[in-house]
Amino acid sequence: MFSKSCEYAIKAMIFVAQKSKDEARVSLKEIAKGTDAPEHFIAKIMQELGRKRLVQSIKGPNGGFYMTEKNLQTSITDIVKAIDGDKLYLDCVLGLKACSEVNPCPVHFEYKEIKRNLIKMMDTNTIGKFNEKLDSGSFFLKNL
Amino acid sequence: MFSKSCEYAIKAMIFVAQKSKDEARVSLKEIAKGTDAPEHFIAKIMQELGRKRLVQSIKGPNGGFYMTEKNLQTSITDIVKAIDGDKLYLDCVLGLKACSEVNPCPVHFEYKEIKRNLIKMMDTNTIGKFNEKLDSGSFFLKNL
DNA sequence: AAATTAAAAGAGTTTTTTATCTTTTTATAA
DNA sequence: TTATAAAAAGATAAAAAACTCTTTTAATTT
Ligand code: SF4
Ligand code: SF4
Repeated sequence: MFSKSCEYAIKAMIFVAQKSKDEARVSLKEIAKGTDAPEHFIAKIMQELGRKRLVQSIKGPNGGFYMTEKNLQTSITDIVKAIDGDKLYLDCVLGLKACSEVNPCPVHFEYKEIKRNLIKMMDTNTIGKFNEKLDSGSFFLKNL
Repeated sequence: MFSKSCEYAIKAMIFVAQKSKDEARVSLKEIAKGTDAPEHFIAKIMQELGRKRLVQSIKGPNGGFYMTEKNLQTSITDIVKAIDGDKLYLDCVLGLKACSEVNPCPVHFEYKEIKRNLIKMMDTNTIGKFNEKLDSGSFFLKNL
């Protein structure tokens, strides 16, 4: 569904949110370790997320990544669109061209409902909410 | 969600089912044209589907691909598993390790329901049903 | 039986994705 | 104000996916 880069991005965003309370910085090394991603690969991804202002970064000694209140409002959708683009939102599984509401393929209405739910989930689940649920202790992220 | 190969496979299966009533054969060229896929690429895919007996093939003059009654009972799931394997069914979107019902991540229950619906759709929609709906005229496959 | 047709099989090539390595820039601290 | 720490940027490299070309095998038709 998502590219590997995108999976890492989601994990990294959650990881930074978890580790960086009160603007404490999280280093690339920690992120790489915490998300089980290759260090230089996750570096590229963090750069992209940083460029798109989904996360804050500071160079130099004691530098690293952290999140603002606004960053915590980032949804899964925001991350996916930043890394994989919006093809997941625009395209259909079947990859058919020229189909529409008036000319639907046999699975259109079933599929549409599933997709609607999926997108709703990705739109409404923000990093911040994710974080709160984790903090509450009823949810977990083993081997994040 | 699916690989390109898998999308072609689904389209090709539907195309063959539509074109080959009463064991009439459909040639690779026709399939390539009908599915908008590169001829030699779809050839490989048809070979694989043939090897796994999801479609029948006959060589030589007047040869080509066709479907038996049993082939028409092939579900989307069968095609996906034949081409992409079952990672879509086993893995989670988030790609987290070591998560479970007792240690669920914050989106687990929401996601589980969506996945259940998606798999149900793929399990229950067979090429034959797809075909019937198309024949009935209330559904379409423009630019299949 | 020979010629022909069409898929199967095998062997590339190209493109995209994933991953790694090196150099540069920026901020901090001594 | 120099040394250092850490991210940004740039350049490769490896692996996987998508696509192409060539040869072989198996039917069919003449
Ligand atoms: S009709 Fe709907 S479900 Fe079918 S291919 Fe088009 S967008 Fe997808
Ligand atoms: S807990 Fe459930 S939803 Fe979350 S990563 Fe694991 S399988 Fe996926």
